[in-house]
Order: sequence, then structure tokens, then C-alpha cells
Amino acid sequence: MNREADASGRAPHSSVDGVRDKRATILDVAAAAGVSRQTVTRAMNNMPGIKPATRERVQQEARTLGYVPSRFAKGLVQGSRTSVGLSIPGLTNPYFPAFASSVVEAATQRGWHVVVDDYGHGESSGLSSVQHLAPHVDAVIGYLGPHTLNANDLLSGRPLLVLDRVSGEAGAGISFDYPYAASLALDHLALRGSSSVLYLDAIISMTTAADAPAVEIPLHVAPLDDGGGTDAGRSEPVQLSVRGKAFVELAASRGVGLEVVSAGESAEAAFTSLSARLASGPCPDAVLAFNDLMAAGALKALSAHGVRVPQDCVVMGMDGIPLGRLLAPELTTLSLDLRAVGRMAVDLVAGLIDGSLVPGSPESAVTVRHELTVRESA
Amino acid sequence: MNREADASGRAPHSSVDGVRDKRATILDVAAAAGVSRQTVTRAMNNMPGIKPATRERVQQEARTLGYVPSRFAKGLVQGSRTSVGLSIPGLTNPYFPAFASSVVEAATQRGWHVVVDDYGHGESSGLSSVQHLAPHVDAVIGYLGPHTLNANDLLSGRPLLVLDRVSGEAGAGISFDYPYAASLALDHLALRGSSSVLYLDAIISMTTAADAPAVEIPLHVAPLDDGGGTDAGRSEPVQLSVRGKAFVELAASRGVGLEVVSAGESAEAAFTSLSARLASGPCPDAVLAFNDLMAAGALKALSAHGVRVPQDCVVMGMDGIPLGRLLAPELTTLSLDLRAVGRMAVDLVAGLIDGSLVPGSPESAVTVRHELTVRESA
DNA sequence: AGTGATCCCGTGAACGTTCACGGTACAGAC
DNA sequence: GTCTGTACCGTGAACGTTCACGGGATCACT
Repeated sequence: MNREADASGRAPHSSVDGVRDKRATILDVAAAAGVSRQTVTRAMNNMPGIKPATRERVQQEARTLGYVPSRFAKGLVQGSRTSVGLSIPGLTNPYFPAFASSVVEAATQRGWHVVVDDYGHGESSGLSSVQHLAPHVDAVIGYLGPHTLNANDLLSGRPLLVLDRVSGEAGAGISFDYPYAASLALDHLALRGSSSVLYLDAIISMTTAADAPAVEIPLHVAPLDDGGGTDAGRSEPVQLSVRGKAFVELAASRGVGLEVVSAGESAEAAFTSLSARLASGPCPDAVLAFNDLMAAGALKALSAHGVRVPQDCVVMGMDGIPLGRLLAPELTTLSLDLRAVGRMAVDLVAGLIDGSLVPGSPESAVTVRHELTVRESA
Repeated sequence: MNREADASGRAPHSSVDGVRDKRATILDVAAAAGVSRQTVTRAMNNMPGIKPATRERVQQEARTLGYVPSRFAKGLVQGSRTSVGLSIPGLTNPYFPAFASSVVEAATQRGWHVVVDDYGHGESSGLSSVQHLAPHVDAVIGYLGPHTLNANDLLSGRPLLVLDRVSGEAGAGISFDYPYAASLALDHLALRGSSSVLYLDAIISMTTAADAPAVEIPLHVAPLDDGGGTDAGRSEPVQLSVRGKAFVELAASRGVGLEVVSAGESAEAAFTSLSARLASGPCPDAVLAFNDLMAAGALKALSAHGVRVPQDCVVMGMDGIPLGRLLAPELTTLSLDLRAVGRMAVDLVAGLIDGSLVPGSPESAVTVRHELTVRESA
């Protein structure tokens, strides 16, 4: 005789004017089928030691009650599969989905789960995404942009791995060697004989950085007057991206003229900004874009203005996403082995979780280098 | 005085020759800090009612022990955020990441989590992905391709929503109205005056369909002899995709000559197959591709063969991914409002979870129509 | 000294499931 | 009739956390 959970007066799945009660538990099913918890477990999980008729009856009762086993209770008693959260800023740039997939691939090989949170919608910052994710995963991999390492506090002890970490900041992360990338690009352009280079930088909306108010960003600074310039343009207030800074600094140290045009981080914005720039000044020899997507926009802008690529002007992107190979002309770019980066991220997180890696240590902060992929556009 | 968990002889995080014991629990931290469970909880979750010094000491102890709160125990007592699993076949086609992001967006608005599983790597089928996901989520949204509704058995009562569901199959799902899409495409091509159409179909690897052995797929069937054809070509064994079948049938019913060329589901494969076809026969008026990615490959193949688009031959894709706008010429396509589809999927799952929607019912199976997006290529 | 009020902190209970074990019924063999 | 085995089913315990409540200090004010 079954005596568990007989005190509940009302049915667990009754709907009173549209509002449903709490979810049915295993005890509700057991009571309804006239059996015990354990028998319900055996029926639901297809375990042996149960009469087929009973199994069928229990499953039927579970179905009508809308019983769904609690994955928490199950995970609690059975021991968990580890799962990591992944914060990325959106889908408009194929780079992020590609990165996400590489993480999912690497994590799946370890038998892990990946909870993806895309914080690109709405006004929420990456930090709120981490906060959203934190209670439900064992660690977080965050593409939060730079200067967001204080996200560590939100995790209540769980490891955080920051991507595109600014070298010099504390904490575990993967950073990219932008000075090296810049040298690859400028070396290649020098080889091609480009003398006037335009860098198409991205305006990263940093809603999280309270100390960096939204500054007025002029459309272009450092006018391209080829050598003996007035430096009036250079003193304008502009907020460069971390990548952009690396390019500007290296160009300055080499004495190469580098004009910066800022645009939103999309192909359309790049098209618009570059078109405006082309309409109001001489055409540069080379356009270097913040990423491949913006390079695609640049290609369209140049083509619309009758500039032939690569004959009149070469174009380089950054990221190395597959899209580049579909463009006409195919895009020369600074590419990243995303599969390797994803694997690396998962390996680092594994170390952080099992304690063999501590967040402050030098081993927990790796640096990845881009490599030059020469195709048609430069 | 604290008396809990004092019987454990060994430290919970001691590492003996690289092998670590079980994870530290809240009781271990409590014992180490000389306080109780509840105090540890207060310290970790930044709750009031605790002396700052104590909070600090507890957090320090938690850190050295490597304590990570069990999300299962937490979820069990606090009531769970619902989370859905998402099975997608890969990253090479931007369509799937875009769809995934749309689901993540819609789910996030409800406060849900999305666990993404990408089963495109290795030999695993979508079914094994569902199996992998099932115990850890409240429902599964699966882009499993057609004929995989038996995945329902793997879920132990949890709802399954199938995408690209074949209309006529049972179960909850979202299906696409391919006959309608085909009519849109053929109407538009008729308007443009195209008489000979080539359909570039995808070879979907159906490892799950045991009854469909890997048939020999000829490079192209139904040779383009414009009207009074011998139907020798038509009798060759070819396995059309569901989309392809819709196009072929509609073309047949309209008396339009439709040649089918099959290729792998990638831009590169499309390029290769179409290039081979162009080298060995007359150029069609129009190329209709299985999806935008293959259309991109087709554009490159045509361009390589000196065929001008759209003057000599028009090209249409399918899916409407943002990539199409970056190509030259910009791609005319049958587009899908992916954000709406993602929202719809989440809404359906919500209904299935709370019981207001039953899997067999007509309401649980919705059909989405593509719309024509005319750009430069056709 | 007594009395609240306030601030810390600790203890039973509960969340919903599975594991390990123990029990009952029924069959067949002696 | 008793014994042994097998098939089926039920009950305590445990997983690790938070909630609700209760108790002991400390301090101020009568």
C-alpha cells in the first residue's frame, strides 16, 4: 500500500482560470498510478524489474499529469555533467557564431554542455549576461570586450574566462597580439607598395565603461596630407578601439601615414562611412578594416565609387571568417584559427575548474596570434 | 559551536597524485571557516545580516577550497529557470547560427536559458544530440531534418519541437511551405523570361534514415534539351531533398524544363559541381540554389566561366541570410524572417511545456512561408 | 538591573530525484 | 508443507542548497 503524498487535496495539474499549479512531481504520478516513487522511476527510465503493464500505466499517468522529471533533483543525486556558459555579443557578425560553434565543438568532445547567451539584443551589457548565466553553469566564457574583468564578482567563485582580454589586465583569459597583427598587415601593405593607408575602425559601444562617456567621434581624423601635415587633425578627440590603437601606434612608430575613419561595427555602417569619406577626399592606396564584415562593406563602397580592388586600392580585413572567400574579390585578411581558440578556451576553463590553473597566474593568460591569409583583395 | 560535517577525516580538496576528491560542499567551507551553512550562504550570495569580517573570511576559505556551489541543489530549492536545448547541424552555413541566435533572443526575453548542441561534427546524428541534451533541459528544439520524429522516445516526456518538419508527419513542429516557395521562385523567373532553369540541390547526408541507403547520385539528371526531351535522364536514381522535390514537381506541373544538379551543402561543393556542369553543357538562363551559401558558390562558378549575372543568367538563393547582401551582385533570394521563426519556436515550446498545446494537435504544427526578396542577381 | 531593539549567527525542514536495500507474492522443486 | 529462487515493488537515506524561524550576544535607554 502506498502512503506517500496522500495528503495533497488537489490535483497537481488542475488549471483554475488559466493559472496552473506547481509542476507535478514523481509523488503525484506515484499516487495517481497507485505505486511508489521507485516504480515511477523504473517506468520513466526504462529500467528492468517492472511489469510491462505497470510501466505502461505509469507512463500513461505521467503523460496526463504532464509530469516532467526535475533535472535539478536528478543532477543532484546523479552527479552533474559540467556545463559552461558562453556570453557573446551577437549574431550580426558571423565571427561570433563561428566562435561559439568552436567552443561548443570542443566542449562536446569533453562531454560538456554549453549554455549560450547572446547579449547583443537590447541594452544589456555583457556583465548582465554573465550575471544571468552565473547561477546555472560551472564556469563562464565571456566575449565581453576589454575592461570588464570586474565581472568576476558576479560569479560567486566560479571561473571566468575572458576573451579578447587586454594584455596586462589580471584574470584568466585569451588575448590577441594586436601589435603583431598590425605588423603583419603593415608589412604586407609595404610589400605591395601602399603608402597611404586608411584604417576603418569600429565604434565599440562601451555601455559598461562608466569612466568613458560617449565622446563625440569625428568621421575621420588625421587627414591624409601625406607627410608634412598640420597636426590639427590629430588632436581631435577620438576613441580608438584596442585594435585601432595598435595599428595607429605601429604606423606612427614607422612613420607611415595612417588615416582613421570610424564607423559602426557592421558592413552597412562601414559602407556608409567609407562612402562619405571617399566622396570628400583623395582615395587611399589601402583600406584596412577592423574586421572582415566591415571589409566587406568597404569593398562595396569602393566598388560603388569606381575604385578597382586590388588594382587601385587594396583591402584587408581581420578575423578570417569564411565569408571572406565568397566575396569578389576574395578578401585578404588576418585570420584566426577559431577552432584552436575554442579548444584553447575550453582547455583553460577545464584547468580553472579542477584547480590546476589559478586565475592570476601567467599560465591562465594565453596570447593568440593572427596569421596573414593572402587572397585577391591585397 | 558548529557541529556539522565534522566527521570527515580528509580535506575535500586535497590532491593526491593529481587526482582530486569530490567537489567541496557548503559544509566543507562552513567547517573550514568555523561557521554554519547559512552563514556561508549569506557570505557567498552577498546577503545582509553578516559581519563584513566574517563574510571576507568565508569567501577566502571558499576560494582556497575551490568551492563552487552546486547549481542543482540551488535550482532544486529555488525553483528553476526553464531551459531549452537546441540541436543544430553545424556552423558552416551561417543560417544555423542565425537561427540559433534568434531562438536565444526569444528565449532570453522569457528568462529562459538555451543549451546549444551542434551535432555537425563527427558522425553523430541529430538523434544522439537530442539524447545528449534531453536529461538536462525542459524541452528540445531540434533542427534534425525530416523523418526523425521518433526522437520523441528519447525525451522521457519532455516536449520536442522539430524544425523543417515534413508536413504530414505527426508531432509538434515548424514546417516550411516549399511548394509556395517554389511558386514564388518560378513566378519570378517566368517574369524575368527565364526558360531553362537549373536547380542546384543539396545532398543531405541522412545517416539516420536506415531505409535510405546511400544511393549513387549522378552529377546531373534531366538534361536540358529544352522541351521535346528524351526522358532517359529522368529515370536515373537520384535522391532529391525535400526542397528539391517541391521545385521539381511544380516545374513538372507547369511544363517548365528544370535540370537538377546535386552538390554537397556548401559553397565550395556548389562551385565545383556547377563548374563541372558548365564545362560540359549549355549555360542555363537561371540557377536556383538550395540555399544562399550554395548560391554564393554558384555566383563564383558563373563568374569564373565568364557568365554575367544577371545579364546572361540570373541566380536565386534561399534562406535570406545577411550574407546575400554582401555578395556581388547582391543575391535575390527566398527569405525567411528568422527572428519570427525563433520567436514562434519558443512560443510553441512554451505551450508544450505548460500543457496548453498537445503534440498531436493541429495548433502544434505551424507552417511558415518564405517571401521573395529581389536584389540584383535576379 | 531590567527591557527591548538590533545585529549576528545557527538549526530543522524542504526541494525532487535516485541508490541501496529490504520486503512480499508466486512459482516450481523436493 | 517447506524451501529456494525469481520477479516485482516499496521505504529509508542521501545529494547540496536555501527558506523560515529561533536563539544568543551587544548596546542603549529606562
